[in-house]
Amino acid sequence: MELALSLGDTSKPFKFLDKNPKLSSKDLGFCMALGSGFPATTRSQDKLGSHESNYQDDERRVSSDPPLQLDLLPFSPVPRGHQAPSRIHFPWLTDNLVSEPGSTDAPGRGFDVNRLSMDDADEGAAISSPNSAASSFQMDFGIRSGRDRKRDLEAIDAERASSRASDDEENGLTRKKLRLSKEQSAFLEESFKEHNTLNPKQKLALAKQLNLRPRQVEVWFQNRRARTKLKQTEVDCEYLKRCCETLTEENRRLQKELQELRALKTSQPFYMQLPATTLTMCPSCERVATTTTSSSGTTTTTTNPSTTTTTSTTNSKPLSLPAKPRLFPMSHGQVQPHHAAS
DNA sequence: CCGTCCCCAGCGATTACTTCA
DNA sequence: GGTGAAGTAATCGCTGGGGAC
Repeated sequence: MELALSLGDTSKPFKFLDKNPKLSSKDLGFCMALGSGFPATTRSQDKLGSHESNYQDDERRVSSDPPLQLDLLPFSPVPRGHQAPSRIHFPWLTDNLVSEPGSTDAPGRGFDVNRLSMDDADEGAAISSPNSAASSFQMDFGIRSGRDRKRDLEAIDAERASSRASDDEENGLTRKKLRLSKEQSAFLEESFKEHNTLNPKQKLALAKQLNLRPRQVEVWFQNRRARTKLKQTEVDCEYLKRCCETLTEENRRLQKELQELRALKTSQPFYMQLPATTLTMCPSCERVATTTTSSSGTTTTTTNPSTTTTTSTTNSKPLSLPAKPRLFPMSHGQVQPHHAAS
């Protein structure tokens, strides 16, 4: 079994609800693929009347950085490049997963945890009896540990608590926080892999499917995005830490090399006649630039494996700051490469 | 065309509750 | 059984985009 979370590519159409999952329970799993960060804005979508453009918007949301993939748990191997993971088979769902709002037929209406009775009719969600769920809650996920069975029982308890909470809410009391069932979370997770944001139609469909209120689905996705972002931050942080260690090591090595060269220079005085040379690196293209300072001015030579260019200025300052490793695409306002015109 | 208002969705921070060691 | 940490559902307030006027 593999726990996975897919963030890298959100541009896929929302296929999840359109097909019937066909996997055995032992293939149940998730996959986590983290891009290196979301752009600052995720807006411009999901408004009523502009849903058709969502997928294009999703394209823009995807970072240009290669995704980092975290496989958290052992799993039956999924070939790279395949639509990984797995569609969870939910036995209580019919082939027609999506029923139009307002339809009297509500496929997959199998469980009802946290379902608040009639308070969301205005949101177009499916309505079912809060008490009808527990008996249909029997899932066959193959191997189930005692803890899993315990959780199922707890889910049923939660459902009952939900009914109570529902009553409480109707009575004007504060509603207790209720836990989503394992299956509901799995279904939402699978949806999240398809799209990490929902338009109202998708939200309603999911809510109907899971017998949740649309607000619950919405909140789940919000929290899920927040968790994802937090995880991404941790991954980025770890990456930067490794970069820092690498650079420190490199710096140490270069310092040592410099000392050796200086020692050589003192032992062989004719080197004194050569102009001073500074090695720098362009922050953008990572070319090495050799800056030679002499009485007549400065000559900068940049090299990479394929080309060598030479530019000359008069008495301009050589680039003296160490090149900062660029981990992410450079945004406006950041340091431009010295050869930007080329 | 521009400014203002309103609606709405998303986000960050936080709270409240549950689960687990 | 009590307790603290971790996880997570839910709430609140803010922000920015977009449409109407």
